Amino acid sequence: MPPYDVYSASCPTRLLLDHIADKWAALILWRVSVQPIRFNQLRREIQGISTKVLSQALKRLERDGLIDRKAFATVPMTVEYSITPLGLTLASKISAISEWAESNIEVVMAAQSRYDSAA
Amino acid sequence: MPPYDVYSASCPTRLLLDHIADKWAALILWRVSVQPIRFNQLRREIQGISTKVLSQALKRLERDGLIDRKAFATVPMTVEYSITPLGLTLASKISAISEWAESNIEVVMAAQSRYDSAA
DNA sequence: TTATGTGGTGACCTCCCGGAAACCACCCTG
DNA sequence: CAGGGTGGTTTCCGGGAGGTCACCACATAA
Repeated sequence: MPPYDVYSASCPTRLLLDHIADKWAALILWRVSVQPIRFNQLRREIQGISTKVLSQALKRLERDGLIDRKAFATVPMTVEYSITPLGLTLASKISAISEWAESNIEVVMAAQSRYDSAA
Repeated sequence: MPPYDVYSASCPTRLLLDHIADKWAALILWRVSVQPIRFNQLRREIQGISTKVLSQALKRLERDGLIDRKAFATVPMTVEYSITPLGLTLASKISAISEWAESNIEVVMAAQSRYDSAA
C-alpha cells in the first residue's frame, strides 16, 4: 500500500482533505446524516448558502461517495439527498467540529478580545 | 445563554467554523499539537503552503486562542508555535479528519471513478 | 564576498470562488 | 390565459484569496 500523507502536496489525500475540511461540507454532511432531505429544504436550513454553492458542494460530496442523490420525477421534480455508509463514518467526526465551535465560541471570542486589545 | 447555532448565517460560530473547518488549519493544528515547532520548519513540513498563507493562518489561530506564539531574540530570531490547552481539545477532533482522509482515500477514489464513468 | 538561514511583510498580478439572477418545466389559482 | 410559486441548474461578472517575488537585519559558513 502506498504511503498516503496529507502533508505531501501531491498526495490525493490533500485534495480530499480540501473537500471535507470545509465549512459547507461540514454543515451539509451533518444535516444530511440526521435524515434525508431535499435540495431547497437544505438550502433553507443552511442559512446564507447560495443555490450554486450548495449545488456544487452536493455534487462533489456525491462524487466522493459520501452522499446519495435520488431524483424523483414528480412535478416539480424533487431530489432527495441522503448519507451513505461511508459518509456516515465521516459525518460523526466532521459534526464534532461544528459542535466544538458552538461549545467553545465564548472562550474563543474572549481570546480574540484579548488579542485585539493587546495590539 | 444565547442559542449559538452554526446553521444561522449571522451567528459568530459560523465565522469560527470557517476558521477551523479549513485544510490549512487542520494541518497546522495537527502538527503543532504534536510538538512545538518553528515557522520555517512548519512551512517545510506542510508542503505546498506559501509563507504568506501560513503567516495569515497562524495569526488567525493565535487570535482565536488555539496556538501560542513565542518569539526569541536570538540571531537570527526564532519563533516557536505551540498548542494551547484550548487548541488541544480541537486538535484531536480536527486531526481525525485528516486521518479519515488517509484511511478512506482509496474508497473515495473508487467512488469518483464510478461517478465519472457513469457520466 | 557571496550565500544561507530566520520570520516574516508588502506589492503586484492572476485566477477562481461565490453572489445575483436568469432560466426551464410544470402546477395552481384567479 | 396570464401570472405566481416551486425545485433545481447554469451563466455572468466582480472582488477577494492566494501565488510569486523582493526585501529587511544580521550572523555564520563557504
